[in-house]
Amino acid sequence: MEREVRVRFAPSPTGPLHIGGVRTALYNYLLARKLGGKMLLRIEDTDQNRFVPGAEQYIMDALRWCGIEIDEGIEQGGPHAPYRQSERKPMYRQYAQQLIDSGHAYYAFDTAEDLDAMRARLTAAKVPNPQYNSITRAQMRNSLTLPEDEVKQLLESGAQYVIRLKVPRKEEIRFNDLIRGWVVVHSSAVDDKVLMKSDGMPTYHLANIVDDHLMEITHVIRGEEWLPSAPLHVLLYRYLGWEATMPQFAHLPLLLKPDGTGKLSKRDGDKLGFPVFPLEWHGTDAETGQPTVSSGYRESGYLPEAFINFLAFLGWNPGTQQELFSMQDLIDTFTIERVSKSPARFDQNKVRWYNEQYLRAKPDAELAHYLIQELHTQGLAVPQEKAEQIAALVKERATFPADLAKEAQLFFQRSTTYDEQVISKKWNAPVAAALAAFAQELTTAPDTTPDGIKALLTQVVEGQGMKLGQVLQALRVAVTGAAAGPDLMHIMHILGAPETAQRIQLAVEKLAA
RNA sequence: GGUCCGUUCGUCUAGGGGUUAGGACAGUAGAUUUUCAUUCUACCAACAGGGGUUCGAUUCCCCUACGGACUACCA
Repeated sequence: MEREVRVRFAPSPTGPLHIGGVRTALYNYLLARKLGGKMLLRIEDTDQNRFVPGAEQYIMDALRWCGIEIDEGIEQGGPHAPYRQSERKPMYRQYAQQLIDSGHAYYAFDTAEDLDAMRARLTAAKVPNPQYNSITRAQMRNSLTLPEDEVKQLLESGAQYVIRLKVPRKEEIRFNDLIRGWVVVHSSAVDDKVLMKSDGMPTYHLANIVDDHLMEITHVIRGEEWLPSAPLHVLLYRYLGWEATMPQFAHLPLLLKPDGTGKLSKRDGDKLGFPVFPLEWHGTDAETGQPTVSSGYRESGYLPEAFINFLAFLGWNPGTQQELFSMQDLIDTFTIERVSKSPARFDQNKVRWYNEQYLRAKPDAELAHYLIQELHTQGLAVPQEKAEQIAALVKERATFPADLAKEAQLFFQRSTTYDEQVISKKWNAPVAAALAAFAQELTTAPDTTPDGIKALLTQVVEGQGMKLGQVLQALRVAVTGAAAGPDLMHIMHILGAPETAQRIQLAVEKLAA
């Protein structure tokens, strides 16, 4: 029987989610939707020391903003609740016990000092890879080296202990990664990982395998940083007797910093000159305890569609020439086989370009709605129709919605200054006279459409024995104060004849002085 | 150091034993425009190096170099 595809995104709530994490969530989501499966969100909070308040909520808000929908998780519940590992604590113990009973795990009583001493000893002896493993465990204090009754007594006396996996000495561990093909690791390179911590919490490794099994996960899609521990996970599935339903692994290439010197991390914050978080994050500085703010894509004016489209292409592509993909397009086209193996760097130019594309594709009515709201905060009331005209005119010049409002200012404020370069080059008595005449005509013009205005202007200017090109720049400055901007005829049309005429007259007076 | 992963234009990438090695972003130039921008057109620009295998390797294999990840009672 074909199993239902079930994938999970399993972040730990130690802070905001960075874009690499968002991409991992995205690929999981795309696969789930493509294959008609389920997407789960599981919170991996087994490290109580690293818990950051608000991080969990942030993760859910960020995914929602991105359009990544969760089928089962802490908000929506599901057949395998709870979806927060700290709440599943009692479930892990029995599996650790099962491993001990079957001889695949053991108790270890070593203190932090013991471990440090062991590593120091091994390093001094120039052992290539100092670790707690099949060799060194013979020298440590654990249930393999201590007499049985002493172990029993230690356990009963409440001594601190951990449970470690007994990794075989000589064995090849292999698994077929969906992206990388067969990966083979020798067991001697894997250490006896702690499964249960002395505080009674499982480590990531145990909790992860137990939960993925219990939650019937079919595909584990995660970052490449997990590749080295994948063999350990394979071993756990085997020893727990779950190998037959072990999920398929896919290790995603890393997202690198723009200079390629390492993987992007949440600590990069705003240091890189672009947001690394989907949403703005309010945190506290680890050293000073001062509140900090890290910028987010949402607050910077990025549209979620653009952000997601861009992110999807960082490490994946459809093999066609198409660049613009809606979420549904991505779902329809995505296959894990087309995810690349090599890491990708972040390209700021390209996200901006994507944002421009999506912004321009938005209906004018929607852009107008934004404009109205934005201008309202400035105390300006703008009718829908006018806002739409403005939006249509300026959207080609905008990267972010905020640019729309910026460009729209000229319609609501007369400039108090005039571009000096244009004035010195293009402004003279005949030009001023022609413009004054034009302003005069404009007040009674029957046709104030862009074309009508242009016809009138041409008529007036040529009537004065001049060419249009001689006055246009001056006219622009007279009307807007600036040397550059959107199409002048459209500006004058939206402004209306009376306002345009007044502005021209004002400029003529001011610049004559 | 050890283990693992990776390497096509500046960036994201397509391709794959015989190709003018394709696209997008960025850059440059031109056209359009009253201006800036947009748009359009063109240009620039890459198979890390060395060995094999082969009639032929950018493509397959090996080595080297470089880059990265991991190497916690963190995830």
